[in-house]
Amino acid sequence: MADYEKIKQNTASGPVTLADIAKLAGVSPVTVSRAINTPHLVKPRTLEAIERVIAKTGYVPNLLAGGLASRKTRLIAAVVPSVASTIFAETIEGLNAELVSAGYQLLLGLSGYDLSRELELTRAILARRPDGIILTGITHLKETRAMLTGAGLPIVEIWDSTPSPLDTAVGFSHAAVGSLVAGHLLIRGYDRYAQIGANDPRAVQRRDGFVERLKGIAEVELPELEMNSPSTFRDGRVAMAQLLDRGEGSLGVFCSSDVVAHGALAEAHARGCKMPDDLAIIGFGDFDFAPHTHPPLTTVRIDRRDIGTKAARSILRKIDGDEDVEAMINIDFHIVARGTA
Amino acid sequence: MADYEKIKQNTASGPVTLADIAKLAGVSPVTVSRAINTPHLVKPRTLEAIERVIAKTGYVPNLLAGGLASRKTRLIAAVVPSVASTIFAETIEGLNAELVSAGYQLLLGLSGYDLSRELELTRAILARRPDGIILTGITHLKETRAMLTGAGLPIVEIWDSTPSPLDTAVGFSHAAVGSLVAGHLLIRGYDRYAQIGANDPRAVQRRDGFVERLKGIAEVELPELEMNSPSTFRDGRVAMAQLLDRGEGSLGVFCSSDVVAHGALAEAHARGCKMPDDLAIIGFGDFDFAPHTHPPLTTVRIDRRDIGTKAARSILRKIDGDEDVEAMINIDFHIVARGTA
DNA sequence: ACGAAGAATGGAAGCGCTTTCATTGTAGCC
DNA sequence: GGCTACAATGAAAGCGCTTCCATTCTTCGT
Repeated sequence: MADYEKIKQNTASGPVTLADIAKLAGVSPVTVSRAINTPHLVKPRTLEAIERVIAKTGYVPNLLAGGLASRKTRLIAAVVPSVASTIFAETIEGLNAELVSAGYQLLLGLSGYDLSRELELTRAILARRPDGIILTGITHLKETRAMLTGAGLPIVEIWDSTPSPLDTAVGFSHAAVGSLVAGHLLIRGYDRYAQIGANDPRAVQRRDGFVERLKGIAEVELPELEMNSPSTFRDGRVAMAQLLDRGEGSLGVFCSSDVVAHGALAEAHARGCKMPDDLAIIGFGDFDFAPHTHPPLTTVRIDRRDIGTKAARSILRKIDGDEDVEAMINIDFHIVARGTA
Repeated sequence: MADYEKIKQNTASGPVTLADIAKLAGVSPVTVSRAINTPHLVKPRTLEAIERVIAKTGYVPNLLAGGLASRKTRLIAAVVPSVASTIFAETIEGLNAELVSAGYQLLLGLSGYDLSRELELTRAILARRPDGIILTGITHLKETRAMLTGAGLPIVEIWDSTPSPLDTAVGFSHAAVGSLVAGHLLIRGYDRYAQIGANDPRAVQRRDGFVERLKGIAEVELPELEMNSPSTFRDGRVAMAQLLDRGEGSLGVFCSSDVVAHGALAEAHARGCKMPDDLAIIGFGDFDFAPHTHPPLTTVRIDRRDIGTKAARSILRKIDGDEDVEAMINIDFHIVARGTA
């Protein structure tokens, strides 16, 4: 009687459970569990019967219960600063594609370039017991680090390089990017050098690499402007105006992103600067619009999607117990020389 | 002895449980649960003691267990076609901001404009028992609809309008957008009218609205080109070349996105078309670069972020048991007239 | 035809919480 | 002072699954 009502209620509305399926298929719950997770352990005939019942009832397993029991959630969390600023969006796509095809799901956190928000997100994420976590950058609050290492799960830090990652890192050296850009500009030779950039740790590292390479050769000018990440078209335009007003002579500028570079370019264009002779602009990211600006933007290209793909693969290998995952996976970058430098 | 070992093991490594905290604080598990979820029900002295223990041990509650017991996961899932194509990225940001501030987390699904992928994602998502789900568009496979309605959770469909949503919808009429654009072009008056667009349901609706408005006035030309969503700069460029090669006379073109419009613009620019007299181009989305093309792009602006914000608010209200949530929440759009039309 | 080995299935316990209901503390009031 | 009312706490059950171990079926070799 109680059983009847239960089954009746269940087939009528939502919460069909594994036990219901078992009852309906005339097997025990364990068998149903196996039919779902390890079907090769179930005799074809029973398997078929169970699958029929599942299809009929529209049963959807409860992964909360499953995760609690098995301590495996098939969830991977990723924290990125933002997803609207294109730069990380493709990484997320790459990540997601790889995870989904391995049967995992993506829990997304947006930190807004704010480390204390990253900490809160980390706490909230850990509460869901993901099988792995992916963080942007290698700069974290010490509480975040402690919480993370204490949780004992695979961690991948992306978009930066370090000899001592928390666990594994997939990225590249931003200082090296800055240095490469300086070298590129140096070959042409300009009277003045400047950098326009935001204040997130990676943009700062690119600037430092740029400055370092020019040390003893030229002083790198910086516009007086508070530019918070993500920096905007407008930031670039205003900054470029300052730079142009401030002095004479040919100018080589490194921008912290293509968006900023685009703004700088607009200002230069409006003033009729001759590029790349009087003015050089190099962006960062090789965004979609970069080949289509006037003149087309010279920029640093890195495979943003690939960072996501590689991060996913690393974390999946770690989850599978592979001990040999490289601690630091380097991503290539290079300058795409177009019209502005 | 067993207890000692358990506690010892737990303080040493990860899995501290609520029971451990209770033991350490000298209270029962229920009290700890209350201290975390409904602290006002706990005497300040005990609360403080418990919080001290939590801080010391670095305890992070297990939301899988909590969700299983309470049937509330504080998880909201969202399925969008893509996140790299800017159009939905801001919606996700708006959504996420609102959800996080209400104590919820975002489970992200990317369908790639593929309905059967949407179905698979839905199944996987439902298995996590989210408190609500957000889907892009109003076109779904019937299995998806069945699964969704059977699950009995709040649903919000975004980025489209319909008199009969699955539950609640937040968006606007794409046909009306197409119609509005046609009207705008009609005022200037062109010899020919064309549409360049992708094949996702919403782009198709915009085209249909465009065609409908021009019915009896002009035949709308379409380039011969398979354009899958998301369509690209290159698509726009190639399509525009076709259109320009095909006939004579002034031309008014509606593009299914600003990216496509940008490509079309590049081709027109290269050929020296005079805009907006000989050629008009209207995009869709008002992307960041739209004001900065040459000439600046005329486009349809809608508040992409606001869709996310409103969707989040609707679903949160539904979760709170509010019965009066409007079934259809309309989002404004308007033409931003710049240089190309 | 019989036992051994492996295939297929089941029983019971438990994952870490929340819920409901019951119990004990603590004021407050006449 | 004694009773009521509410505040504060606790005991027990259970959410829906998986894991471990035990049991029952098959199949095969000889």
